[in-house]
Amino acid sequence: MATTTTDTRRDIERTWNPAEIEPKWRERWQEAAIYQVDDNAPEPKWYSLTMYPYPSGTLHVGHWYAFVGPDIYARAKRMQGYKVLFPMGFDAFGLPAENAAIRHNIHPATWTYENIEQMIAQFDLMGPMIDWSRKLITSDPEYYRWNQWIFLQMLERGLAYRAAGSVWWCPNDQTVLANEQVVEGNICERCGAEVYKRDLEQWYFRITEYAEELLAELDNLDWPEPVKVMQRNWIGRSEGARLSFRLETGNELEVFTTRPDTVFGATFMVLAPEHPLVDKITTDEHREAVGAYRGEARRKSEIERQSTDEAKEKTGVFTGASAVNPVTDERIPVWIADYVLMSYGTGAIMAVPAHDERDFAFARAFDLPIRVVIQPEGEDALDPRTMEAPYTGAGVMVNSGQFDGTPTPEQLPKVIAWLNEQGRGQAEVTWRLRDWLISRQRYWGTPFPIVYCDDCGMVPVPEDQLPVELPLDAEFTPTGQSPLVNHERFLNTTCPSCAGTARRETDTMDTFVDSSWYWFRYTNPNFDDAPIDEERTKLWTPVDIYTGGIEHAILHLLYARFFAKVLRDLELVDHGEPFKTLRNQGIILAAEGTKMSKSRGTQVGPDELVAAHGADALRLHLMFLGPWEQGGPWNERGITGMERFIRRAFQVVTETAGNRMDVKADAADLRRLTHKTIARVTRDLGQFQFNTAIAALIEMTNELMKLKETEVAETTAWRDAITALTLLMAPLTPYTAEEMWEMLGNEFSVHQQDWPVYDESLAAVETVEIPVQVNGKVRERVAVAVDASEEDVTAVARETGKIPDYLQGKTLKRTIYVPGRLINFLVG
RNA sequence: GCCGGAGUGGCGGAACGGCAGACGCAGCGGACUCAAAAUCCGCCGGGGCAACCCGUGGGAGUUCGAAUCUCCCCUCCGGCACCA
Repeated sequence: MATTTTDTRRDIERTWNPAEIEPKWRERWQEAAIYQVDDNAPEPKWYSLTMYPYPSGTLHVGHWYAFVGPDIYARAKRMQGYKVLFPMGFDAFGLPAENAAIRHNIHPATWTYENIEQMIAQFDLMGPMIDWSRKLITSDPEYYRWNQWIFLQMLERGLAYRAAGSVWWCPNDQTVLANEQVVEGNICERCGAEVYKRDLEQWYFRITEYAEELLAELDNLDWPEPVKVMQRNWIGRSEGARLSFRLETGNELEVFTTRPDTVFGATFMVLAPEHPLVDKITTDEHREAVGAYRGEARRKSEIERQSTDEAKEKTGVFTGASAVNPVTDERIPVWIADYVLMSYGTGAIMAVPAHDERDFAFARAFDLPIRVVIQPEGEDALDPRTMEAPYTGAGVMVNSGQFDGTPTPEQLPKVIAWLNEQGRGQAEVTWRLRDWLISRQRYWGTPFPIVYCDDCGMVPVPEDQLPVELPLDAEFTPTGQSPLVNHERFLNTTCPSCAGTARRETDTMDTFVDSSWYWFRYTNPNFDDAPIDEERTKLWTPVDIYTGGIEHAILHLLYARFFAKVLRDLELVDHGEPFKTLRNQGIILAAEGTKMSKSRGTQVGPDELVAAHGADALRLHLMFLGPWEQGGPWNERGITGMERFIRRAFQVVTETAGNRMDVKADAADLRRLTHKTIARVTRDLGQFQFNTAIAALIEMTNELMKLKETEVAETTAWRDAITALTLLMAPLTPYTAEEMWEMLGNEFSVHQQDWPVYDESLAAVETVEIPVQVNGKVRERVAVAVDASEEDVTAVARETGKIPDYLQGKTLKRTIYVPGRLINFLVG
C-alpha cells in the first residue's frame, strides 16, 4: 500500500475532470480521424442510420437523447468487428427556415448555414462517432440537383405528373400540403392552422402505383408494430366490389362497396356533392336546392367540413333522379350528401340503411325506406320500423331472392361471382392512399426542372442543364404564389426545345422529397455522375438499423419506402425496402410533461449541463432515465448519480492501473463478475436497453470499489476486470473511457479496440441460493449446487430453518424443484 | 367509435411464468470536518414488538407458483376517424 502523502498526490492527479479530458480527446479524435469509415476495410459492413435533424439552430437534450442511443449502439457495433457507417446531415430546406428568416429579416440560406455550423459544434460536444466527411446538406445545389434528376426520371415514366384537383391549402403557410401533412382532419401538421380545400393544378408523385407493394412488404419488416399499423391504416386497403346502377336518365352510376351482399337492401343512392354526374341528373324542380346544397357543402369544406362532432349530423338533398337497383329492379331515389367523399371510391354509394351506420342515420333523418337483408342467426327478426341501430355483423341473407338463407360474409365471393355473371359488377380493391402532392408555393425548396413554352407547352429541363438553381436574391415573403413568380431572371427563360420564350415552373418541391433518398447519398455524398454511386450503395445499403421519432411513422417512412422502390425500378439500387430494422426513441418532454418548445422557453440545452457535469455524465443520465424507446419528462436530478458512477469507475481503474498482478488469490468471483457484466452489457446494448446496461456497469464498479484494497486487486483477474470495464464503458462514456484506457498504459484509441469476449465457463456459478417455498410462499433460502439433484436439495431444504415447523404434522403431497431456481413443498 | 401502447415504492425505473422493487435519485442515521460541500458506511414499499400479514390500476380465472398468461372493467398516452 502506498503512503498517505503519495496517495494524496495521486488523487489530485487522477481525479476525473471532464472539463479537461473532453476537449483534449475531442481534438485528438479529430486529428486522428478515427471516426472516418473506410469503404474498403475488410470487416463486414453495418449501416447505422439515424434521422437527420432540421437545422433549427440548437440541439436540445431531446436531440441528444435521440442521437446518443444510436451512437452508443454504433460504437459497440464497431468494437464488435464491423465497419460501421454512422453519418449525419441536415434536412435543410423547408418552411421553418423561411418563417424564421422572415421573422428575423435574414436570408433563409444564411440562417440555415449558420445554424448548421452551430449544430455541428454541439454535436461534437456530445462526442459522437459521426463521420463528418460524409456530411450532406439538402439545400446544397449538389444535393438538390439530384432531386430534380430523379423527378425527371419519374416524369418520363409517368410516376410524376401534373393534375388539377381538390387540394389542401394552409392559409398560414400560404401553400398546398400533402394529405399526409394534414392531421386531425383539417389541421396543418407544421403550423397548426386550419386548412381547407382548393381546386388547383399541382405536381404529384404516383405513390398509389406502389400501394400493393407498400402494404404487403410491411409484414417482412422488423419495425415497431405501431408504425406498421399506422402505415397499414394509411394505405387502407379495402376489398369489395364495384357495382353499376342504371339511372333513369340513362347514365350508369358506379359505386364501390365492401358489402355487395347487401345490395338487395340498397334503397337509395348518394353522390358526393362534387360528383360530375350531379349536374346531368338533377331535375329542374330540384336544381335550385341542389345548387344551394353544393354551394353550402363547398363553403363548409372551406371552413370545417370534416369536423368531428357535427360529422354525425347528416345533411343532403334529393336530386329528383332515380336509379334502378340492379338486383331488385326497384326504382330508388338518388340524393347528394357531404358524407360521401369525392376522394374515396367512386364518389358515390349505394345506401343500405339497415346495415350501415351512416346510411341508417341518413335514412332516419330523411325518412327513407329501410330494408333488412341480413338477419343475425338465432335472434328475433329485425324490424326496420323499430330498429335503433343498423345491423353490421354477420348473418344470413334474407329478402334477397335466390340468396335467401346464404350465410354472409362467408359466401360473399358467391354473390360477387353472380353479380359478375349478370354484368352488374366485379370484385375490386380500393385504397385510401392518395398520390403524393409535392408542389409547394414557397421559396426555400428544390425548384422543379420544368419550363412552360408558349409553343411547346410543358418541357422538362434536360439533365445536362441541372441543377436549376434556386436564386438567392429572391423576395421570399409568402403571398400565396411562389415567391419565384416575381423573380424575373429566374422566371423568364428560353425553351430547351425550341429556344423560344418560356417561363419556369415557380413552385418548389416538398421537403420530404429531400429526405426520401438521402441515406443512399451518404455512401458517396460527392458523387458527380448520378444521385447514387451504385457500387458504394451496393456495399452499404440497405440500412441495417434506422432510428428516429415515431412522428415520421407515415410521412417520411412511407415516402422513403416509395422512393426506394422507384429507384429500384430505375435500376439504381437492388432492393426496394430501405430500412430492414427500425427503432423509435421516446420523446423527451419538458419537466412539466409537455412538449419541449423553443417559443415557450421549455427547451433544455445541453451546453450548461456539459459545462457542469461533462458530456459523458449527460450521455449516461439521458440513457439512464428509462428505456430508450419510452422517453419521458426531462429531469436533471439524477445526473449527479451518473457523475458519481463515472468518478468511481475512473478512480478504481486509475488507482489500480499500476498494481502488481502476481498475487495468488482466489479470483473466481471477480472473473465471474467480469464475464457476467460483459454478457449483460453486450446483450442490453444490442437491444437498445441502455438503462440496464448502465446498471450492470454500476454494479460491477461498486463491487470493484469494495475489492480494490484486497489482494484480488493484485491479480491478473483484476487487470482483466478493469480492462473490460473500460472497454464496456467506451460506447457509453467515450471521453472517460479513452482517458482510462490511456491510464492503463494502452495505445490510442480505446474506440479502435475489440469488444471484450464473454466466456460462459468463467461466468458460470457453481452454487446458487434458491428460495425454499411451502405452498408457494417463500419461507427460507438455501445454498445448493446449481446442478444438485432433487433428492439432495429436498433433503437439505427440509431441514433448513423454519421449514421443519412448516412441514410438521402435514402430508407432503408434492415437491416442485426447478434446478438453480427454487424448491416448493406442497403440503396439506 | 375503431386500432395500437402503457399502468410497479416519495421519484425514474428493474424483473427467461419462479426471492417483486435490480440500478439510480431523493430521504433518514452515522463517519470525516471548526463547519459546510464532497466522499465513505448503514437504513430506506406498507402494517406489526415479533412470528407474520398485506402489496405490481380494479375484479375474476389458468397454474404448485402470475407484475408477467386468459377474460371483464377503469385510467392515461398515441394514431385514425362519415373511407362506403
